[in-house]
Amino acid sequence: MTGTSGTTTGTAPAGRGRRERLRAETTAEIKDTALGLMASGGPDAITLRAIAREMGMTANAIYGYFATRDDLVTTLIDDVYSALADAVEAAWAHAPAEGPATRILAWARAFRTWALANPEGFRLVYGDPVPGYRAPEEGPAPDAARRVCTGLAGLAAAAWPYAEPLYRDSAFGWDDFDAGLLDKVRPAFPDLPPAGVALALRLWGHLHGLVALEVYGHLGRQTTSPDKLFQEELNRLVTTLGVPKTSG
Amino acid sequence: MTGTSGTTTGTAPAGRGRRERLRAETTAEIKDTALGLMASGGPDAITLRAIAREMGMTANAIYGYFATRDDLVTTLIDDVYSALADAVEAAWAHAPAEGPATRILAWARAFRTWALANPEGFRLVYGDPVPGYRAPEEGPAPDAARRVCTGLAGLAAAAWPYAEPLYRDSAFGWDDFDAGLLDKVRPAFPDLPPAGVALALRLWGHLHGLVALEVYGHLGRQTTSPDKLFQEELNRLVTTLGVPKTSG
DNA sequence: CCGTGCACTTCACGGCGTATAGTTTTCTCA
DNA sequence: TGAGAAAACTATACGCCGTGAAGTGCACGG
Repeated sequence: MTGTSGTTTGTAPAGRGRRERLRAETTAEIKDTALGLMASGGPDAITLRAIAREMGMTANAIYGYFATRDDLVTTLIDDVYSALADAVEAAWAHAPAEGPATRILAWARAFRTWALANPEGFRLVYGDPVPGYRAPEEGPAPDAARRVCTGLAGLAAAAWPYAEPLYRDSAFGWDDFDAGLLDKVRPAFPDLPPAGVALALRLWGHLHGLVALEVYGHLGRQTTSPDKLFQEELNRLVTTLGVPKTSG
Repeated sequence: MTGTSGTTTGTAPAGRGRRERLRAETTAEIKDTALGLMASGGPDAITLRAIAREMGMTANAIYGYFATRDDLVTTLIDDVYSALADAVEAAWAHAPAEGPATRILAWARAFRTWALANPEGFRLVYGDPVPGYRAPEEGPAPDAARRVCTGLAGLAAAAWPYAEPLYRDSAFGWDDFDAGLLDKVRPAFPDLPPAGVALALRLWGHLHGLVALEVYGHLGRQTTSPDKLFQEELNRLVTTLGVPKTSG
């Protein structure tokens, strides 16, 4: 809050710092307003005109901060995806280190909990964000995606001592994976072989499927207990991996 | 093609039958045009004006056939979802009956193959179809969803003789599931207990996750071999269920 | 104190869904 | 066969949307 001004001395906010600060504040307000609109009306409610209306501006004023609406959406995805990555990393870090099972369960539950608490954010990150939007190849969002994948690799690495015998016949090699992902994963988990990275992606698919079906309302039309389903499947998953259970 | 006229005699296409036939043809042309637009430009390309342009009409003419754009989209979803259900049911039916594993693999591969061949259709059915669209509670699409779930229940039923011991501690009861789903599943698979239906939904999540990540381009950014990943995970899944393998 | 640059507004264009009213074609029936 | 009803379709209009071009006013740097 008390800005890192940079050039000028202290109390008097003169100089170039002020303009930059105002600019940053407005940028943040635009993003906050957009996130608010998304929370109340879904990703489709993110329109430049609606944001401007809410802020008492003209829509075109936003073009001073974002070159286009897709740019704004990209920034939002970056933020939201990073928040998701933060959430699951925090859950992993704070889970009692009783054993792999506890941390794996904590990570997976955090993933689902975040998704159910931020369904619009989940759609923004993993679905069709907004009409006509196409995701860029690089930037913070792919970085966040790799953070999530790295977290998954952590799950795989934790389970690997137990699960390794089950994946002996895996035909995966390092060249089956994106270099940017391996740059993060291999230093973090040097003992994890390619088959272990593949396991991470399998876990991703496994968890993503149940959560996505639930967030998009498909699961809720078939069962009244998605909680139970997720919990049981999680226990089953841990068992399947050969990881010894610790507690529920 | 040679219409079922109804009232009038034969060659002369007079009477009410002709109008109805023309109406049905125009309706079909609208849907075909919409599907074509979706295939080329994604679900967002489905606009009444674009359809009308393509057909040499005014946009408002479509209102004679569909009350609103969402109605049209709903109809498209119905068709596409039914096509998906047809595809997986056909794969199941035509798979060599060597054993459960073969049929399970056939079903799962058909699901993924269809999704990759019709990515826009997959998005239409399982994602945010179009801005602001909200799915109706009943109609052909939910029916198709239940058909797919019933197919999944078939997988579960086929695996159940082997997998049953693994799910002894399942806490599911009949009241955990939608009545409409059970109306289809229980007559088809009388021996499948609630835990087996739950297994069907777990399988759904499992497969959906990998396929959805791939269709939406998230998986392809991490691995260059999604095929291999899906295939290995499928084998792993069958093994995990305790189903004896037959062939690749 | 003047000039420059930035934040912002105004106006405009084309595209969207859709409501209302009017027009043309087609079928029905006395 | 001809009048009337009904259906199919067009025309016009409204309020949304993203976005481009041009204009305005104020804060800043020299």
